[in-house]
Amino acid sequence: MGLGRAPTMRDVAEHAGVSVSTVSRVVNAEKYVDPVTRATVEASVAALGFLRNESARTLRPGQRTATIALVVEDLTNPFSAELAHGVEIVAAAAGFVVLLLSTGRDALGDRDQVREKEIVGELLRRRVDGVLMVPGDEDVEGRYAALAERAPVVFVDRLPKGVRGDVVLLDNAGGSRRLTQWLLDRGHRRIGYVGGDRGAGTGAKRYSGFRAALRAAGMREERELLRFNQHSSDEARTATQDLLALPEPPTALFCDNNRMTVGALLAVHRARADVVIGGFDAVELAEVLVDRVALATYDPVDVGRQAARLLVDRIAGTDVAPRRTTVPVVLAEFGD
Amino acid sequence: MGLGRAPTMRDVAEHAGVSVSTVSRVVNAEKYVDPVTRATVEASVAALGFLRNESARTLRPGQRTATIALVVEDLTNPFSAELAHGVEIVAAAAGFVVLLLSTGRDALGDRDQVREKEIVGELLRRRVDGVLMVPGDEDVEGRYAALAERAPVVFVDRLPKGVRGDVVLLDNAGGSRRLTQWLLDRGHRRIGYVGGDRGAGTGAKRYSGFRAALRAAGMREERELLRFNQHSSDEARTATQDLLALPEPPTALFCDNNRMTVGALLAVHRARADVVIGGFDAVELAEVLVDRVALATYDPVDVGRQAARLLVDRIAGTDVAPRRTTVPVVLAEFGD
DNA sequence: CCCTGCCCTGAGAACGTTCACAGCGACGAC
DNA sequence: GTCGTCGCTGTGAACGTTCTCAGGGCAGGG
Repeated sequence: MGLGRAPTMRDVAEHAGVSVSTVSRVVNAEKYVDPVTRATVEASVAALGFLRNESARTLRPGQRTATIALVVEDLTNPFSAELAHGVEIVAAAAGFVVLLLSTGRDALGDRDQVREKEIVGELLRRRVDGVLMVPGDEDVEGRYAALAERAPVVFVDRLPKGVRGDVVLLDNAGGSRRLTQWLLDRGHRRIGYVGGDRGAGTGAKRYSGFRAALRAAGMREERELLRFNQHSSDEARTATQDLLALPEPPTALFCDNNRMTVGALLAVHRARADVVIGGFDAVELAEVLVDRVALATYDPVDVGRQAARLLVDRIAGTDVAPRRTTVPVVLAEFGD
Repeated sequence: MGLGRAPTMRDVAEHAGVSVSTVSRVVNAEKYVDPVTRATVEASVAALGFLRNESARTLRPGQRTATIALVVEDLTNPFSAELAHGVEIVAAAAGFVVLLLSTGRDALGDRDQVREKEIVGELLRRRVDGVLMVPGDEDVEGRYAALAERAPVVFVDRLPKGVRGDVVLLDNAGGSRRLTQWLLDRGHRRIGYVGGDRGAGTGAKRYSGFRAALRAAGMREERELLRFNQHSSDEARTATQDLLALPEPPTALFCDNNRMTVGALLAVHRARADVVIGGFDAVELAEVLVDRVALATYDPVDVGRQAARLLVDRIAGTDVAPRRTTVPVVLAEFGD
């Protein structure tokens, strides 16, 4: 509001009767400052309410901005939110601040590539020290590569081709293989698949795990039971209704991710169908749900923590080869 | 990684054979640049991959950082996450970037005041253009006031005493009055209260709405049915178990916020108790829940959008009196 | 007594922008 | 012919830091 000019080091220096250099030394807690001088300066800092201007500090080359960026698709998804939480905790402890950017989705349901390009520019202009990113499927225009050339980047859940960077992976294939196996073990032979994007990313890995389990059981997936490219829980609900309306409906459903699971649960509940659901990702209150559910879960907060740690290390400078961590996926069973 | 010195305006100027000022003018899309010159400079910008250094730009007083900060307690709470989403959308559209900071909770379950103070300092040092904040209960040390003196602040859900700023409020009292009324209308006379902090903030408002409804019905709340200061869904679950174990247990529960509702649902479900739950805030999959539930809900994304709009307006400069918006709370009924 | 090293301090040049100012040519109005 | 004004460009001084350098005082060793 009616803010006056903020006090600068010059002001502090005058007030304390010392030079600007000395103020800088005190503010940066350097040694080689006389205790008396230090105390005087600190008093002046407090008296004037001085706060160092970070833009000015950052201007000098080689200086950290103490800022990392987190790029997710949609914070509304609990996965992203918990991831962000984990990132924030580690970042704060290491003295970094988190810039949050979301890519959203365009009308077509594809990732908005224009927005992603803007974001990359924005981050480079701001000279962030590093970037955490849940990347879209492809990197045809090389936007991630351009970013990774100028700043350390840690990717979450998948590493775009041809890009150099650390990555925290989930055991997508393994998790969905075990989840599918769980359904098979319970005697289900007609298993519907409700899934999101089928691109080269997460979805593909989860689908391949599903197929692997079926094949290991000597079965093949059936075309009519596959419903890909659902982008919201609403779409998933409709797709599930579709499946349930088949002449020979599935007795179990495999859900690709949390939105799919939510949609499927709603549809099954409304139809009062006797269908068992296996879903990837955690779902709140799974325990209280009406229907029987098994979930392949992991801890997104932990994913965030690990990714942030990789990034912080990388920023600290150890120029080791790109590293990859894999977060385990566990099976949890709910319902009666 | 092995990043060379980033190109500056000087580099572009040399490459294009013009002065730095001209480059600046082109980059800022000012008029009074010859179309031919402009094209030349743009070509050089592209050739060198120039990206303006924002720290340098920001250094000049009166220049925006194009950054706003969002301070929440815990992103893990869907309320915060959806709020953040709404904020991000509006901010991005207005050309701002969002700095995300969370205050967390200390071991005592009180808001970590040290962290809050650090955050305020951090924001001022970084010269953010404005701050969106879900404030803790009190402002005894005047940290919010200190912040509000130097930057426009918009508060969410409550306005700390003595601080000047815009605010987006929820109809907490009204919402919980109606929610309580709903329980009363269904004949419930023993209603348990599972609540969070009872301070001067949100919790107090919701509790007062609860009391108001009881009084209007000629009843009084009973001490033994009140369980305040639950800080997690786990604590809420235990508190609910307590209530259910009373000699004369409640037939309905009023839950202060989403964490309380989740905890209560778990406890009721496990005890297979026949209890109706009224809860404030949305809960995912409420529709599929085993037990009967009514929720007092509002749209946190919309809260975020409105708050961000207030802030963006304020930054744009219209120095009008502090404004307040109230987001309506609606009742939604689930279960059989 | 001089030299060397250790504290402590200050002067002043960056860092990469923006912006006020000045300058210049062209063109229209008087 | 002179005086604006408009369109375009460049010069150079900020902005608030950090950091290199230099220098002075003082202790201790030769």
